[in-house]
Amino acid sequence: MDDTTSGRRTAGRPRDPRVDDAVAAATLELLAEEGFASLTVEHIAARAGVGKAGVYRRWPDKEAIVLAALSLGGERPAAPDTGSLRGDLTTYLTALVRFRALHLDAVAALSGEALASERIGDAFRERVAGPVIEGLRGIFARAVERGELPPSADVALLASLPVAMLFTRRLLSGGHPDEAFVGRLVDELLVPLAATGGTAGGSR
Amino acid sequence: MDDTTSGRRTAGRPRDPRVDDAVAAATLELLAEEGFASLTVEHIAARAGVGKAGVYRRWPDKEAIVLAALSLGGERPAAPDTGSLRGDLTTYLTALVRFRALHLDAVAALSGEALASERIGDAFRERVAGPVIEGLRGIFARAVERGELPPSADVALLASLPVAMLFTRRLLSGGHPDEAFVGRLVDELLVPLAATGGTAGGSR
DNA sequence: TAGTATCGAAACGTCTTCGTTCCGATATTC
DNA sequence: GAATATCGGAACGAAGACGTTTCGATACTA
Repeated sequence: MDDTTSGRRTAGRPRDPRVDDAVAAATLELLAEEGFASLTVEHIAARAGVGKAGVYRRWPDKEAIVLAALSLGGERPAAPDTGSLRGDLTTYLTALVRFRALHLDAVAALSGEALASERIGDAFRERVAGPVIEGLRGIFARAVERGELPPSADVALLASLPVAMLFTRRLLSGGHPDEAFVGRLVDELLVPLAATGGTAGGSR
Repeated sequence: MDDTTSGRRTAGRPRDPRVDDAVAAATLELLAEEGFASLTVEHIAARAGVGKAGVYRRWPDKEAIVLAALSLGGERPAAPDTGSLRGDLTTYLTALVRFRALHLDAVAALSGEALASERIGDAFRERVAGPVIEGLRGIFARAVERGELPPSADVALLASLPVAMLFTRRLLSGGHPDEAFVGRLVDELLVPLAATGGTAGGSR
């Protein structure tokens, strides 16, 4: 029944892999457009151009569909190494808002459910926010090595800052988390923070 | 029927004002506990110890209930004036996480719906996030007057920073937006930012 | 060719939620 | 006291979503 183990294929028509992608994409789109509360399996199937049976053949319920969709496009942009903190941040965050715009909106719509459902919350942290924050931690860690940031800097807090600002951009101001906003983040918050010794003081 | 105009009261049993408060409180509690997707009018009425008819007598649908609940405890802590930026920020944000913990959780659970529903989004910005950001803008504006912050500082961006970090605290790390976190925000991000000339550079 | 598992589409029963309506009791105006 | 509007509680019908099942057609293995 399950063909994921790359062993011998069983008899019968093989599953169309485009169905998985279409369902995941439709789920992200509908999340971004309507929110989680209005998300129904029928809507997902219709948007994906897929029969409902095809959906339930793969996932047992709506939560599983959403969890799978969170893993779509799971590869985050690789953390670049441009030689400067400002360059790294600009490159990384610009790629994020440019190529993950739909993903950003969808997971922002999911944030409420991530607080209510432990499984969605864990998946959110591990598969969505976690990799992005890890990439940022790497960027700040390299800045420490270069001497652009003191070793006492609270890298964890610094790495969560841009993610928090991007996630709440629409919510707080109604504006888009676009490249112009990334520019403000980098040039008016993150780089100045580093310039002053950042989260230094050596207190922690 | 409606007694809000303080004119002559009509005949019949007057509305119990405790019902309004109980429903609003129950709505916030359930939002924080279960999220918007699981929020039902029956649950709200049961938690409030109120008949469903009493709820529908006041509000036409669930959205109206939520909008009303957002206005509960609408008075944000007043922006203090302790004489220093650090003191102002610590006092204001500590009061926020101490006395508005339930409110913080509830509105975080609503954030997804605020993106999907224009009315909830507007109410969120105008009645919840807006007043807090306004308070913070005042604090930063006074810091500019004192010379603690250059006039070129991007006060709008600075004011949204703590709100974004508090809203996403649970979501990103699973931790609480508590007083210890406020301390980190103030001492490792906001005060250092001001110390370096903050969002200066005079570029904007 | 026979058998099997998928495909999209549609129909199905069940359950939940919505919003309304009734009930007896209570509080207030006239 | 009569009339009225609220109270909490319960029941109701309508609507929608869930998850299953069936259908004919298709694609693959044996």
